Amino acid sequence: MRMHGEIEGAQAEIRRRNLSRMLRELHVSRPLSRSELAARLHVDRSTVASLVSELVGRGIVLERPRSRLVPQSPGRPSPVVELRQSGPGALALDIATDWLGAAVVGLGGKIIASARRDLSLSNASPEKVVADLAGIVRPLLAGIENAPRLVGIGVSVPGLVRAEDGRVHAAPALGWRDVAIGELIKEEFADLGASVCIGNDADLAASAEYLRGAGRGTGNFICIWGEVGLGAGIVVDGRLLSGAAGYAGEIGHMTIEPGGDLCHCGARGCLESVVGEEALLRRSGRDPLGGTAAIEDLVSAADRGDEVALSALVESGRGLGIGIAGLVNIFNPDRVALGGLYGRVYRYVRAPILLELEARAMPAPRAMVDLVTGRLGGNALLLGAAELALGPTLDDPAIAPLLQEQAPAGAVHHP
Amino acid sequence: MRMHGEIEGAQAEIRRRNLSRMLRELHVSRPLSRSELAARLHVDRSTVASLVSELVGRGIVLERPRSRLVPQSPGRPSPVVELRQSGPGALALDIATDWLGAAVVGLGGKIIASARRDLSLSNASPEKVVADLAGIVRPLLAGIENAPRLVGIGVSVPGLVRAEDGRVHAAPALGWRDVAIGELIKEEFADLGASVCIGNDADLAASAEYLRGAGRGTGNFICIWGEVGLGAGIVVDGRLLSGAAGYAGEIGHMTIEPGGDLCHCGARGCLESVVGEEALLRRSGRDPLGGTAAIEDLVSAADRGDEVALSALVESGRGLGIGIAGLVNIFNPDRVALGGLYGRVYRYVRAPILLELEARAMPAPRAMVDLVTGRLGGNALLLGAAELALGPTLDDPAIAPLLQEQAPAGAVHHP
DNA sequence: CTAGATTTGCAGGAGCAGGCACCAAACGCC
DNA sequence: GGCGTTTGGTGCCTGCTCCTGCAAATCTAG
Repeated sequence: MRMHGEIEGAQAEIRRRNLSRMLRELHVSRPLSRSELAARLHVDRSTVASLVSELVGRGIVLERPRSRLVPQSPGRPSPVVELRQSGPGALALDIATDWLGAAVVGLGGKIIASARRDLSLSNASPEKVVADLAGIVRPLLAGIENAPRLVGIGVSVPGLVRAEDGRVHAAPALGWRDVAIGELIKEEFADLGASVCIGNDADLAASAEYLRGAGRGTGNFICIWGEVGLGAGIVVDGRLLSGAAGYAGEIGHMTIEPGGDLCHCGARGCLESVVGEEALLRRSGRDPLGGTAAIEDLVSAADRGDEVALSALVESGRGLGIGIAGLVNIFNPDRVALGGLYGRVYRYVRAPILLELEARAMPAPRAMVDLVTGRLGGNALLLGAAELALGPTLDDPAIAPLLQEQAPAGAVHHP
Repeated sequence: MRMHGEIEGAQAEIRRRNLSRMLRELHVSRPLSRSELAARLHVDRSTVASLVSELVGRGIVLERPRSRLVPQSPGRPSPVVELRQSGPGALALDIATDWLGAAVVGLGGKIIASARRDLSLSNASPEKVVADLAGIVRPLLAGIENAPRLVGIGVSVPGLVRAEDGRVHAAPALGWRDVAIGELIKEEFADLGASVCIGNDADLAASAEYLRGAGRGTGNFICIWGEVGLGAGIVVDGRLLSGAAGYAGEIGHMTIEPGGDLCHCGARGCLESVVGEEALLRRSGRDPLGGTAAIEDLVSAADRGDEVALSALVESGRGLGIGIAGLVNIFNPDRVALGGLYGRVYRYVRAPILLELEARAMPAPRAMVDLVTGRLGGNALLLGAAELALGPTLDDPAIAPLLQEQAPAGAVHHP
């Protein structure tokens, strides 16, 4: 007997793809007129009409007459299609070493509400973390008007996340090993009826920066991300590099100095052990475990022109530059962005990184690569987590249920 | 006015994709019955019939009754669809430092004829190389019966190849800078009427090994390739990593020892300068520029148990292991294969590489990665080059012209 | 050797998505 | 206010794949 329903017709596949492309276009761009959509998707106007009406019917977008304020071109005006705030949205959670964050994010990457609580989570049990998250999320959800329908919960974790099932294989910064954090969160927020997706922090930051931050307009993009650990999210031809099991991007453990200092991972001379937060703090004479506060102190010392602070930063920048040069040779990216800790000290590490790039990256890739700082700041992780949770809806908008209600006031009616 | 012909209907796109999927299945697998094709492509029997008849009509495949020799299952027998030798094929050219190679390769990766000439090409002018190639190719082509229609010429070059136009940005081993080798070859072989594609040697080796060698069955695969230089072809989720301009995979210039020896690229401690052919020969007390002959001498010395040779190999293996460990952390591949020079000395470098992997790669990716030797040997480059040239036909089999002639004897007729 | 079971090829029809042509509507511009 | 332009809506057409019913070709059991 043949399985069917598995593929279910290539026509349906076209339809799904076109719906997805349209929704993604609105998601990463802005409200667009039907004509603009037709031009961008390379489909006929009648097809656009059909696709838009389906998305309207599922409560994902709405149409409104084009504003009179913007200058018009001749011809019949095209109604503008825009994302509906009460449409699909995500709950984004950010578990870091020194804080917990949460946000409700709508399609289009709009942060509708967010909250953050600073606290140290090194060696906090997963159960405690989930309980603390609930304490943040519940009031957050209660305070939202015209809330989106939550279709998913995306979670950022600073550690190795197995792609297959979202288990956290290891998160040294939290002291976790093999934790099914997704299951715990799913239980805690069972009433929301949303699926849970877990992602590595650097990957999520890269995904967000790629879509709506420093990586826009590129196809090959690397986002270096470090807080306590050091990793990278790597976008190759528009897709996030995940590797065979989801563990890709662990650039913190490239060897930079074979005989260097001992790293937590047991090896010597890992990039993380040379330029990570601990190494940076140690070099500047501060408590290596001082965390965010110590880093802020270091930065303000550097701002005052403190020699020790500056040279510690330069030293770290050179190490990082060696690592980045290797990545440039390996990936030939359009752009490399520094986020997290390295985004905050960007202005001090940029010059030494460029120096090492000049010395160590091959001329051709070096000439084309662009070194920048992340543009989303602390929101990168939350936006990336939301992206993860919204993925299924973006890939197949037809999973959103049809609405019974009529389109809300303000929509265009066709008599 | 709207451009059209650009997209020309999504139906046509489905058709193209299905034809391509069918041809690729035959290309990487073996002759398959219609039923097997239906199962593998997840399409209906009637669709398979339609697709097969189109491929037959274009002279790409033929159908023959299933042999009586193989054990049959009950039910009506399904004719076997197989690639036709006189169908599309490629001319593959391999420009290396110490030899020139050429082959005519049919669909399915079948080497129909090949030739090779050993000679030193360091600092040979592109014009001379092309003339020498012609001297190899012409007799080769003359001696083939039932030759394929050559749809493309694929060329392997040991250097940086710009993806956009195939120009060789730099090939240090040949002393080339910014050479439009493709144009020269296109002129020389203009009578063949085939398009010319240029590729980096490591990329092509990886592509061939991935398709029909050591990388089969994986999705994330790295093929380390070195003769004089050192590079890697990297397959991510089934696609070759090319980078923004095509320069990806230059792992030879990852920094392994920041204060190490000077590399030709001007930096210190590049992987290539630590473990490349020259370093290996120098370490063993041989002429660093001795080339293939010196390497053969080194290997036979090692085979005899020569201490110096063995320790030079082990030392290189450790350096290579450091580099591979970094790649494993970055890519989390299923498998890493050693080809070219490192394939030939595999048995001596395997142990030290594994040692460094154990020490330096993160536990989770390390546990899943597989270190193997290339399985295609010297044919990897030619097969990869052919793959490059056959790409357009595989992607859109409908570019092959319809045949006027009737299907040849042996085909199944439907009265 | 024959009958049943099984698998397959083939022909015809259905369903469905997108493209196209035509007409009407809504704007800017003169 | 008329004209040119752009757009939405409608109805028809094309092309692709899937489904169904039937005939053909084989294996197996008796």
